[in-house]
Amino acid sequence: MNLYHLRYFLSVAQTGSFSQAAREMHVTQPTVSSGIAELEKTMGVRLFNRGGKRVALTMEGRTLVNYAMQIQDLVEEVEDHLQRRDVLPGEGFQFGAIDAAVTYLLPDILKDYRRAYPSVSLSAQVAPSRYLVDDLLMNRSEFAVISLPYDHPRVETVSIYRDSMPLVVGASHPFAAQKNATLQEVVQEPLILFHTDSISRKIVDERFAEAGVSPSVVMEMRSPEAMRKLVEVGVGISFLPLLTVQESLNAGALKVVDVEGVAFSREVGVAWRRGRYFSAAIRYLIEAIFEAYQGLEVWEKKVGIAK
Amino acid sequence: MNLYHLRYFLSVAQTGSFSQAAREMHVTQPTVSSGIAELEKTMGVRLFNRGGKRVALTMEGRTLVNYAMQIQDLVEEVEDHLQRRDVLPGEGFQFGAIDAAVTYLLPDILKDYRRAYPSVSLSAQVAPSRYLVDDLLMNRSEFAVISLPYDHPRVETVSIYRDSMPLVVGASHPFAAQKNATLQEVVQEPLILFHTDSISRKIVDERFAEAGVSPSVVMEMRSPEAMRKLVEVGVGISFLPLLTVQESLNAGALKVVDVEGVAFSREVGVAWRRGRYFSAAIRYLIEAIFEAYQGLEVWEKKVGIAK
DNA sequence: TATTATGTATAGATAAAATCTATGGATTGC
DNA sequence: GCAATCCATAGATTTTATCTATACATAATA
Repeated sequence: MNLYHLRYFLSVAQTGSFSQAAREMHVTQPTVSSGIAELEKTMGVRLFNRGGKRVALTMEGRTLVNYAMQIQDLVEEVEDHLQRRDVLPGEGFQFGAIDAAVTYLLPDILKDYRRAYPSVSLSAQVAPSRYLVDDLLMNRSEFAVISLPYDHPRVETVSIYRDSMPLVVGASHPFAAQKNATLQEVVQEPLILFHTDSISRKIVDERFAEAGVSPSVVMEMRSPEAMRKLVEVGVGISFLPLLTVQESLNAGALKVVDVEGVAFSREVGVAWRRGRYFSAAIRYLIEAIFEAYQGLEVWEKKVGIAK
Repeated sequence: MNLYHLRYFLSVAQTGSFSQAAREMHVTQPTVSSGIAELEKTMGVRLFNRGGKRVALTMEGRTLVNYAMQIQDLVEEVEDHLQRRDVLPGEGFQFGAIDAAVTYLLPDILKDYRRAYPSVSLSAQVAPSRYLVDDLLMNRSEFAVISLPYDHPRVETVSIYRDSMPLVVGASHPFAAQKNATLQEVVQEPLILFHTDSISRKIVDERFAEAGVSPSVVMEMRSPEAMRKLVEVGVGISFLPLLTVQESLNAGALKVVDVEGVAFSREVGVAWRRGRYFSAAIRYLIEAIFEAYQGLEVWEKKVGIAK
């Protein structure tokens, strides 16, 4: 059963004539004849009674008209939808993001996005970068906002935000008064650091190794929010992204302490599986992120403006 | 857009693999590849993200899955319906019948038919044979129960019933007492005859012409029921089919009068356009008619048992 | 009743497409 | 790294769709 033949069939049913249908469909009359014949053969029934100036539908023909029209409608509808890049209500996609991104970088963007694509359901997977990249590689999420740098042959990244990662201490900690400290002093203190999985931890570890010192790590975790809380109550001190601690600094619950010769920072960026295709609804969100922060030009160069 | 390609597409969507889909569809993997590629080209969107062990649907792909499944369902449903010769609720057909047939020959058959095909809506066109044959030739009705003989190169007929057409008079008519009359006597009387269109009239006219007499026709009409009434009240006398007058005879409102040398009769039969195809639901009704009266063998010989 | 116009069916040639085989490049998992 | 698996592509082949030409049937016309 061929969709063209179905179209011929409907035209014959409507006009009552093979010849006229052929003219309407811009094909020759034998084409229509054989199309109908093929339908009749595969269905095993006669669709028209020939003879006379006009052909007439059989009962089976009338049944087929009923279905053929529905099928045609569906085909037209889906072509229309896809070509206009409409999204079906209920359709959606999944993306990944690290905690700081969903909490501090993305909320406004997501709010705007709901206005642009109200029918798209978004599903954000929040996890450390490493896991988010796994999802990317397995095609389980479309893109991810992760910590950079992240080096993988099949993942491309573009930075959107550079975030300093200062030493923060609770308001009642001795360091809080003195405004700055040396690296030697820091490694004496109980440190709360990101889990060794994490990119931010890697940045810190490398610097310590360079300086030939080894910190006394009292706790390792993956949640910056939890770390912030622990530092506030004085369990330890930590290097935390400014994004995470800004509110606590404003409120006076935490203090930033300069450390000589140390200026940690980590970058946040968008990552995606190399060579992947982005649906319009997804691309819109990604580009909104780049526009709100930075990286649009790099992105466009990497992905190509067209398509 | 090809229905096979849609099937490949759904299989890939389900299995997450071009190769596996190919195995399920019993084609080679490049066939699936090019099928998907063709869909993507005509739709202008990517349907899958490749790379990795499994391919993943894009948003557009998910939209298409939605539609493709509906289309597949419709196709399967209509194939199923047509192959099983089911009739859609509301479907129906039209047939023609002369007055006497719908009134006296068909009621029981139609009642049974409704049991066999409750969802088929029947439309009976009641008119004189001549008009019914026009409908047959124009493919406006599927078959007709008409008066015979009817000679036309494109119409086939099979007799189902032979009906005598005696002279009937009102109970108070002089002939009523004498039980028989001569043709000479008859032509003196005011005659009510069928319209010259009619086959029954033709039968009568031919006999009169043979005998070299010309009747005094006071009224010509197409409705045998009306004629019966007129004869009952004494407006004239008439040759009417026994079917039409049987009840009046039983009630004593009419009397049959034998006419020497005259034994009119007309046959009732089923007529159809030569070479036409009969849907199962229609064929069932026609054969019920033949079974109830006669003609099944002749019909089967003319139409062919198979198909 | 012949004639003309119109309609569908069919045969053979041609064009288009779908599919296959063979193979290359890429990725995953061991 | 190596082997296995996967998708893409090229070229050959087969199948399908379509076209041209024509035969045959029917309906309208003269």
